[in-house]
Formats: sequence, structure tokens, C-alpha cells
Amino acid sequence: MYPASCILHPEGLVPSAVERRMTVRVRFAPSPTGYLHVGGARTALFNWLFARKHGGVFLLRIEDTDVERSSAEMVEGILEALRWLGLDWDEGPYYQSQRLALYREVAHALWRRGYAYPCFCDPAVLEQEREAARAQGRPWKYDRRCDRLDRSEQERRVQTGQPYALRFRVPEDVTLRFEDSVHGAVEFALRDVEDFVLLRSDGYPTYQLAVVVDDHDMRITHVIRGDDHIANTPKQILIYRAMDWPLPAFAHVPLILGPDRSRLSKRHGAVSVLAYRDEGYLPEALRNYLALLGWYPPGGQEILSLEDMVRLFDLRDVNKANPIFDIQKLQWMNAEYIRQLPDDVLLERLRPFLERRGWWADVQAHPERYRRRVGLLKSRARLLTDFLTMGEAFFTEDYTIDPDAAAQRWTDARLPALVETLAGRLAELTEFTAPAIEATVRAVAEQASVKSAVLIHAVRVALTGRTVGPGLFELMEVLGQDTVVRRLRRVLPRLGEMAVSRQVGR
RNA sequence: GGCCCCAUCGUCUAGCCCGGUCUAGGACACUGGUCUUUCAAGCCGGCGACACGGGUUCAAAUCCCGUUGGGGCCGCCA
Repeated sequence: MYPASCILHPEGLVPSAVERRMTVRVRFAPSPTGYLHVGGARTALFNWLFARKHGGVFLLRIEDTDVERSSAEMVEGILEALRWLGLDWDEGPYYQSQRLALYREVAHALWRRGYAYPCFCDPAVLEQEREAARAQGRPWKYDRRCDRLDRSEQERRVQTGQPYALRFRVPEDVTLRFEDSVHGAVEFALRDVEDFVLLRSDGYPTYQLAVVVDDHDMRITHVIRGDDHIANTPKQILIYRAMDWPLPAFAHVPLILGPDRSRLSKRHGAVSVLAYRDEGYLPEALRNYLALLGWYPPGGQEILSLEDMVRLFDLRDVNKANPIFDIQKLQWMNAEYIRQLPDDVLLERLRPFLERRGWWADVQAHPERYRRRVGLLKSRARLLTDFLTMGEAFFTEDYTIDPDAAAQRWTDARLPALVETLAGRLAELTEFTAPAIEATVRAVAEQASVKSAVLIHAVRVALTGRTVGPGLFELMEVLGQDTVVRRLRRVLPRLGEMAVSRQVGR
């Protein structure tokens, strides 16, 4: 009944599509029971890279056979995340929920061919038995009691409308071996694999059936997916064999772990791709970082453009060990990408964030002014959102002055007079450039025999509300004469208060 | 518990397939210095790993076995 030779020696039976010069066809098949998380995104990335590398087709398939948990909103979110990452698909999205007839057909074909049998067991009962077994530390496997029913009894139950699922009859005493593109040869003794359900009693296919039917129907040549599917592979190969379908190549890529080494999940913080977008990560940075989890490019260069990745990507360079998601390195990479952006492009990337704050209109009215401001902040930002926080005073007159900063830098009693003088001198400057400003600031400090650092720090707090930030003279130039003078005069009263309270306190 | 997968600096990893060139290389993080009005960035330097035990061999990070540790799967979820 089983093509034994195939089952015993499947290795070597899968000349890769690449070798056979077939068109490579790969897919990303998320289940819309949640948003796209970074693990899924990386799987999608690897598939996409592989397709582009080999001039193949990357298709999208939505695995929504679990009607209860799937939703259209989740699908939209997943598509949005993929688009944001720049992972465009050539076909699809296909929806499994629209292909149910096909799965039923194949399930019944399997039954007709003698590879499957109806199971009338109550899932709740089986679940109980399973739990009891596990509680006692005993292994549990479905004992195929329904397969032992007489053919006539089976028919009778079907006739009387008793609900049944279709199970695949897994041969025992056979070792199935398959070649995995990243792991090499993987073996499973089929005695450890239970008769799995193909078609549920409600007529919906299980994952095992639907993937195989679709991967075959969509002529998938390479199944690239997470390591968590490695144990499913023998079951799926059994279906391919029973249907006499050619096997695709399999590549199981390592799972991304959290800092505690357990599988990355919500409790490790943000895992949703869209959440990273909203937090101010650049898609090219996330993409680049994700590519490096479990893959290492020959040559060792880590900052890679999409074109670089496509050129360098090879499944053989994918690691077997599970990597840990390191937010620090991601942030470093994001900062790296931010620094590389030309100022005008950077400004455009900031747009959604600026719009949300209501700052975009003014930016649009004075692009050159804001380009320069953003340029000054560039080397200091790790996230796009950093421009809004540490760069608040670059976008609005309504910036807050950090009380701690004031307390730290506005202590000198000579400051009010000094700043007033400085404002006056700056207002008279005809060339408001960094060198001219610097000369003025230093001269004012020197004339009062005050260390220029004292003035500089106080002025920075006045102009930006913070103790840290860009070099003061460039900062002032970029802010502009009017703004600088206005802001300096505006803080004069507060400066005075601080100095007075300081003296009283003594 | 059963089965499968995995194991180089704290983290991502190069090297492992084809043993000697490895007193194990790079990156992030950490850290010292430099520049400097602060903070970054940049530059120069430092710290830091072959999980353990057996074998094979003249020689093992590299090959084999075992142990330990980690992960995954064991659903009429995907």
C-alpha cells in the first residue's frame, strides 16, 4: 500500500528545484490569529530573499482554517506589516477558507486509496485520556480504535449521520528520513507518530492536510519555515507519498528566542512588527537586523541593503541554533540607518510622527529650516521618536524645560545679566553663523570673567530645555536669530527667580 | 514523560563539512582614552567564549560517543 522504497529512502529523492532549474516558488503562510510578529517576519524575509535570489515567485497564503480565531483585521495588519517591510508578494494572498472543497476532495481521495479512515471518537474523550496519560508521565498516542471497526460498522455509522473525522493511518516500524536544507538529514521513527486528523468532523481541514494540498497545488518548490514545524514534516511527507506528489525541499530555520531563552512572545515586550514601526524603527533597519538572526552573510558585513542581502543570501549559511532577539543591537542598527539618511529623506520619514503632533504643517512650510535642525539631531537619535522627545524644541516653541536641567545649569547669580547682554548682542549680529555666534558668546562670558562653559550650558537649557544636545553654536545658527533672541529673553524672568531662590537658600 | 533539533565571548556570529595557518576573528553591549561647551557620532585601546567527560589522532573548536544544558513538537490550533 505504501511505496516503501520512497518512505525508506526519501533522501536523495528531492533534487532541489534550483538544481533542476525549475522556477523557484516559495510562500509565506501566516495564520491570521494574531498580528505579524518578528519571528514570522523573519521567516517571510528568508522566503522573500530566496525567491528574489533565484528569480522565483514569492506568494502569500492566509491559513485561516481556524475560523474561530481568524479575523479579517488580522489579515489586514499582516499585509500592512509586510508592505511596510518591503516584502512584496507576487501571488496571492490566497485564502484557505476559500479552498475548502479542494481539501475535502483530497481527504476523501486518501480515504478511498486506503490511507485514511473515519474516526468517530469524541475529541473531549480523547483529550481526557491524553491528559490522564500525561499526568502519569505515560506517552500517549491514539490507539486507532476506530480503524479496527468493521467496514460495515463504519458504513453504518456514517449512514446514520454520526460525525466523524478522517485520520491518516501512519505506518509503523518504518523510519522516515528527509533532507533538510539547514539541518541535513532528519529522522523520525514512525512508531512515534500517531494517526493524525486530516479532516475535522465539521468538514474543515487540519493544518497538516491544508499545507500539503496547497503547497502541492501552488507548486511550491521550497518550504522554508520555522523549526517548530520540523516534527510535522514526516506527517506531511506521508501525505505527499500517499498522493504520489513530488516533495518540495524543506528548510527549517531556527526560532527566535527572548532574552530568557524561551520562544519570543508578548511577555518579552514588543513583538509585533507594526509596534516597532510605531516606536520609531526604520523598516530597513528591522529587516536588516532580522536577517542577521540565524543567517550570516559571507564576508561578514552586517549593514546590508536589500540588494546586498538578495545577492548574498543562501540557505546553506543559515544557522541551526536558535538566536536571541537583542533589542540593543537592533537599536544600534536603527541609529546607523538614521545617520545614513539624507536630511530631506529623514524629514519625510519623520512625517507620520510629526503629523501626529501637529508639527508637520510648519515643517512643510519651511523645509530647509527643518532639514538643518533634523540634521543636527541625527547622530544622537536611535529611534525616529527620539526626534520628538529630545528634539522637541526644534519643532515647537512650546517645548518643556526640564526642571532638573534648570536646577543644574541655572544656578549662577550672574546668569540673568549675562543672558540679557548676550541676547542684545546676538540681536545685533548681521551674520548669524556659528563662528560669529561663538565669538559673541565667548566675548560676553569673558567680559564678565565667567567661564564660557557656564554661559553655554545655561543657554542650552534655555534654548532646548535640556542639558544635552547638539553643539550650542550650530544649534543657535540653525534655530535662527529671531528664535534664539526671543527664547533667551523669554527665560530671563525664570532665570532671575532661580538665581534669587538660590541665593536665599544659602 | 516520549520524540526531534541544537550547543564558540553577556548577545548576534566567523572558523567546523576538507583536523594543524586559532596564543579562536568580527559586530552589539560594557569599559578606558581621544575630540569637546554637554550628549552623541567618530577615532584608538580593553574586558570577554570553543558547555562537560571520554575516545580517534603526532595534532581537535573542528571527527565519534556519552553527559549536561537549552529549544521545539506531542490538539478535530497553526
